[in-house]
Amino acid sequence: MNTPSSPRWRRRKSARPDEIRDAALELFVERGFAATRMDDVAARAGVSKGTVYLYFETKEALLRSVVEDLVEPALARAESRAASHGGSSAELLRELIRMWWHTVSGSRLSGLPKLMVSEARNFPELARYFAEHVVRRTRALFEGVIRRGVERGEFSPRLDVEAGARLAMAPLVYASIWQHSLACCGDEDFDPERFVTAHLELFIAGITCKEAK
Amino acid sequence: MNTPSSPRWRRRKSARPDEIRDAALELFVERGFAATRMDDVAARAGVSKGTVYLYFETKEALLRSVVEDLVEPALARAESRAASHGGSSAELLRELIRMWWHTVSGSRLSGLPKLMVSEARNFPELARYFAEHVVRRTRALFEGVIRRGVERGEFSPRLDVEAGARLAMAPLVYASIWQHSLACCGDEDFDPERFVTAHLELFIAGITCKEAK
Amino acid sequence: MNTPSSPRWRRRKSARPDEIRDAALELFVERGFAATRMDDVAARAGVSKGTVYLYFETKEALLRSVVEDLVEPALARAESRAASHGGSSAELLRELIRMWWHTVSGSRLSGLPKLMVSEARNFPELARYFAEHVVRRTRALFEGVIRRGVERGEFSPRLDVEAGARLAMAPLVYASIWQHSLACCGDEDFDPERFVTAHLELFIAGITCKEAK
Amino acid sequence: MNTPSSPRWRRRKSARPDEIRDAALELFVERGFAATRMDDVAARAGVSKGTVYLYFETKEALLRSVVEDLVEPALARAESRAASHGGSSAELLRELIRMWWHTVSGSRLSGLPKLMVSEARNFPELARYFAEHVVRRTRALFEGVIRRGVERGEFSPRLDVEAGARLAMAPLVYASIWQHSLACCGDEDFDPERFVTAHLELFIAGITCKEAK
DNA sequence: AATGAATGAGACTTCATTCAT
DNA sequence: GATGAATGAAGTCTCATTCAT
Repeated sequence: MNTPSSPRWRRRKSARPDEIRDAALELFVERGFAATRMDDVAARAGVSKGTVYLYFETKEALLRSVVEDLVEPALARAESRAASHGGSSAELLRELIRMWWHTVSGSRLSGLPKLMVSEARNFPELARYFAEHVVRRTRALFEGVIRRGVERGEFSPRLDVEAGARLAMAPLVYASIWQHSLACCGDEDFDPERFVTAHLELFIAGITCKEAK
Repeated sequence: MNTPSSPRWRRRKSARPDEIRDAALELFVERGFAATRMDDVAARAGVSKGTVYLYFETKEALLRSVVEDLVEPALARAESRAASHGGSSAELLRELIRMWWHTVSGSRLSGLPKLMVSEARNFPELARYFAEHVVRRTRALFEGVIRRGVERGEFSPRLDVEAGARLAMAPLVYASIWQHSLACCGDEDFDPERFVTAHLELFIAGITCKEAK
Repeated sequence: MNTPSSPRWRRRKSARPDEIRDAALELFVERGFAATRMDDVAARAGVSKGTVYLYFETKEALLRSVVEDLVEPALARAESRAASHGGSSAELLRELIRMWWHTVSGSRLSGLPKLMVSEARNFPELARYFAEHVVRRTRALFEGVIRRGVERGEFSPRLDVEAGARLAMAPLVYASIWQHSLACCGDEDFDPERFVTAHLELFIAGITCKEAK
Repeated sequence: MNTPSSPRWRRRKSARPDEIRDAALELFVERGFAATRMDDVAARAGVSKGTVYLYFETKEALLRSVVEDLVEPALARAESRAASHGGSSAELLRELIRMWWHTVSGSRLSGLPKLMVSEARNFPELARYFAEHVVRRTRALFEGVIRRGVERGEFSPRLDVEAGARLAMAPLVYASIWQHSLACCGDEDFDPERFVTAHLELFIAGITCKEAK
């Protein structure tokens, strides 16, 4: 009876939690946690109010699941791809920035930075998780490349590696956040592609430039 | 203003709205608009719940007042100070970045970017106001300096002026936001002074560097 | 009944309702009707939630069935046993009290008094059923013995027969109720055997005592 | 302004919690805790839903307050009155039983035994409180009188003091419970006065009777 | 001007009941 | 017969807002 050949039913069943997570992510990013009603999450996921509670014990548990379960696989993929690159340090850095941007910008994850920034103080445990599992790990990737560049003499020897890694990412994070907030209401001129490209060039110019000061 | 003929209670009376605004700003930044209760605002301002409604019609009106009434005077001051500077374009830019940071970082305003990013989608009118009165005007200051530098041949002629202005500000905005979110919970290593200083040097190196690419 | 021609699954099938009733009785007695969830009944009966509804139309119907279907056979048995006793009225009364206690105390029925007391006001129809089919019939047994004792001069002639019957039973009912409530939480010293025995002796002493007042 | 001479307002304000407690007690006794809705409590107390939560943090806290705050003063009064009696032990016991009955039967407290019996298993902490502060203390009063009677030779020397005290109270407790349950629905013949009087006579006859067995 | 008790709409959550498999 | 995912009415509790004092 319950053969794997009855796919519609089976797939729907196991897909439910994902559909709910996706709906919740969209709404949490758009409105914030407190301003999102569980009814809206249910409606956007196409289920009834009660169904959400079949899969997630509380609204807060739903938030945790949204953050933790979406982030891990994406990050693991990114790290493995990052490890497989060769070339000059500048080239590598360029790749890393482009990869970050293309991985995050169009995907469901693009709203996570805004969400975490908005809710960090209200959910410190979750913020800690995010800081350690996402922020730190991502920064480690950038620090690795920058340190290599400094050690090989490709980048300025006076470069502060940690601050440099943060600075490489800051405009990317800023762009993600901006796209989900003011770029929707008021700053529609913001062109993230152009912004990220300019950052890429300017940042690499800055860290490779030998003449400066 | 503070003539001896205005007794203490009269001064207190007119100070009430400001005290409430300050309390509201702190809480809105920390918890977000929806998660902040009017009771908490009143308690932090040291007044009773009803008093808040003497000065602000609704919770949303309080938010609007927080944003609009705090921003205008600070920005006007900044613009006049910016206009009075001389020196090379790099020097001017350095000044501008430092000024932004020192004006914003320690003041009550430092939380505004986080607040606006979090609430923009829920209050599009307010976001539009903020984008036009704060973001655009501030960026105009940076664009002015950068355009001058390009025109005078001090900065790379291939520099995208608008993107450049955004990039000059992005790490500053990022630092403000970070300080009120993840730097409190999980990313305590973040050192904004060091970060902003590194940005200053790297950014100016990038835009003045003639050899790049 | 248990002919070899009734295969195991057939017996199980007809046993289901009883298993559910037993589970429901336990939980209704322990937690009360409103605080008991159908899920818990199903879980304790070892069936799925839906199965309960195969046999009982609603939660209230399950309650009715628990009370009505458990009580009738037990009571019929008791009446027939009571009728077959001989001896002095005191002896008979002693027997009746002991029988009541031993029939009720260890059995599934021991919780019924607590259940009915708790739910009588919420289910007046059921309470009426219980009062007429259980309380009144049981009391009639006691009244019969006591009236016989008074008529034969074995008991005090001034004895109020109806009140006497109620008083013979009151400590028994009290003990049943207590065992399922406060004797579980707070009054663990309560020793029902000792209590019932003391009642037996004292009550018979009271009604047979000629010297009193 | 807030002189004690504006009594209506002041009295109402401080009377609110008591009015709510009384309403809650009535409903909890009648329907049980789980089947009582906070809206109903509010309606019966003549206030709005939210007002109940001004004075009681949760529904459970309201239950605790109902039990703990109503019981203590009544019990203290009873103990002091009990201490001031003289006369023979039988007379004293008679007084105690009558006092218990008249204190409890007509008052707001008369439903407490039913409430506690019904909810003990769901609120073990509360049950423990009730068992220790009410049941044990009340029984101690009875044990004192009975022990005195045995020691003075007024009561049968073979009397089990603890069981005797419980037996003195059991019909009283039973009558309280019955009045709030089956005496309302099905056993309307129950006449508590007659029942308690019969108990009084029979119990004293039993314990003073020298001839028995 | 200031208070804080009171309100009630609305949010989160539970659970009796249904029904496709 | 049996299951358990799904539903949505209904309950608990919160909080923006009002208003008598």
